[in-house]
Amino acid sequence: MPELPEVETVARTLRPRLVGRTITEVETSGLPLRAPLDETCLARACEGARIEAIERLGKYLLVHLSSREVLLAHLGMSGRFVLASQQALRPAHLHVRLVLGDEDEELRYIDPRRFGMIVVYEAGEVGQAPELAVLGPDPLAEPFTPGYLLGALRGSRRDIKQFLLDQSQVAGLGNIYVCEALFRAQISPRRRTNTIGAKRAERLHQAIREVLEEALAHRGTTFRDYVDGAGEPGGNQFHLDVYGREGEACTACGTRVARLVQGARSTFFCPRCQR
DNA sequence: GCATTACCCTGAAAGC
DNA sequence: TGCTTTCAGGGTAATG
Repeated sequence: MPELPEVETVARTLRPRLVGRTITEVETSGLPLRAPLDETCLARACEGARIEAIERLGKYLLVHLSSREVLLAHLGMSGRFVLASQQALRPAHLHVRLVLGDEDEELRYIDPRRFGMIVVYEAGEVGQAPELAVLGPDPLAEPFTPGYLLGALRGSRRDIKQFLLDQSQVAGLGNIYVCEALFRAQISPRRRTNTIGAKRAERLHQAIREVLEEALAHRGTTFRDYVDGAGEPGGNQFHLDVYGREGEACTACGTRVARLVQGARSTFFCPRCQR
């Protein structure tokens, strides 16, 4: 389940392998992802185009092409980009092949659950793409300050867990890192946002950044599907305090980690440490 | 404005 | 052992 650290790791690992290379051919599975894959549109944007840059915004990857088009990709739950030999056996759930003409390689998009998406935008229009226009600030970027967070919290009355998952408030957090950040900030996932004061907001701000930066240092969290652009799994799953640890001892106080369901997603937390 | 629910999908795990 | 059912989850849309 790729969140900000996983998508950023994919971008960092793909960049040196792809930037400067030319796509010569495109093929799709014909099966729809979250949004239908438009092979004609994809081919027009990609074929003969050089990959100029790879960027991440929230959980989205942007592949900038010399055709002045941009591929906007989301990995959903189980999507991954893999570089492979053109002769390598084609795996199940292979949905897109971008053939790189120079070295017998291709970039593959594989996605068993098909919750991901790849759409094409003109370079000048991608900023206004509906997927990106709604995103809040990136938690690792400058606009995400304690002041911003406090202001946003005061403007809402939702459970803090739900608030942090809302990509229009903060872009890039998912279930794992929200649970981990709330644990680190010692805030209950059910606490209403408007009851969080300046001190706690600052603690939460710091916790979000720490949790994400540590996950990045470990190259992301792999539970099942996630691998980076070099095909390597992450290592952060060995450093989680609460996520997926229901019934195990809290790393801080020894109380059993509890689980509750919010918005049809599991929340893991320490009922003693988090208030 | 916000909560809830359904939907998309597959594979692992649980239940029988 | 083998089959069926349930569950997980990111994002979106419909509904209340």
